[in-house]
Amino acid sequence: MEPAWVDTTLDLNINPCFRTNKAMSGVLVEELNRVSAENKKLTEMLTVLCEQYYSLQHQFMELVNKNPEIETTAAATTSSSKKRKAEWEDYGANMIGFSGNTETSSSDDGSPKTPKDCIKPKVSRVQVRTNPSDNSLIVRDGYQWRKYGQKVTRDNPCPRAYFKCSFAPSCPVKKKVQRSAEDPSILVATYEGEHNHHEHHRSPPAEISLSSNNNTPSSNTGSGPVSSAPTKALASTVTLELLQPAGLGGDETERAALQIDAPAIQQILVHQMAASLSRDPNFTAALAAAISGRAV
DNA sequence: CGCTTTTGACCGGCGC
DNA sequence: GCGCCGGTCAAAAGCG
Repeated sequence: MEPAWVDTTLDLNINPCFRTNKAMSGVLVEELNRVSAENKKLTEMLTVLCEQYYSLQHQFMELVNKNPEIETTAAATTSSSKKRKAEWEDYGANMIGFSGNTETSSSDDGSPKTPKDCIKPKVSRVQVRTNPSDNSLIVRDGYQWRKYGQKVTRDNPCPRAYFKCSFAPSCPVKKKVQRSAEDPSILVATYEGEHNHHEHHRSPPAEISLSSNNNTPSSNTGSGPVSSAPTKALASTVTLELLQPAGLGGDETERAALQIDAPAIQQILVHQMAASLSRDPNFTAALAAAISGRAV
């Protein structure tokens, strides 16, 4: 196992500055405490912001559910129902965090569109940010997929790849992967159906860690279900940020940072990050010790 | 040799 | 009914 992706070291660039300056260590600790307090304050603000965002999203979704015509007007730019449905799904995919309705759940009694839609069990969407130089349409999610087709669709110059779950022949799950027309570095994977078998890591999934961006290390707690997001994380769009060294092939994902846009998870993320930095006395103590230790 | 990927052909749904 | 388009099939090629 490679622990390299959990890099908890902080490069504060302090070596040359404080090696011989003991007096500054006290000032630094003081400054550190001040920054910690500020960080805590910012964390609280962020938490409040997330809560407001979550509540706003709830209101929006309720509004959409109560007034189906809103959906119609939102997609009024398209003339045909077919296009409307497709583009509304895309709209939902682009509206990261507002993708709850992109699940074409058949149990939704709102407005059954077509018999086909009724048969469709579950649809979930995952957005994966990859290296722009990586041309592969591979989204590593822990399952084994067999590509059975590729098409260039009208609304997107990038080809769409079709995959079937190849672990179990009877597994009905299908996956479509296509680059976002707006941002080619984003792969949009659409999962249809549910796996009727357990996740089987014949080829391990990308190493996924929760983080707010690609440089912020964090604990790996709770990232387990992420790889099974297609079937478990309903009503949420997940954005994976796969950072692949340009020299590697699409299969060899070295490191992955995950951005989960579901507000609930986002809050957890915020709490985790904030807790690890601002509330953990060991962090400040260790940092202070490290500073003073280097300063001696 | 077996599995996977590629790719052109085919099919069905939908709009005009 | 025709044409367009998305989705699937299946033979051929590629690869380990």
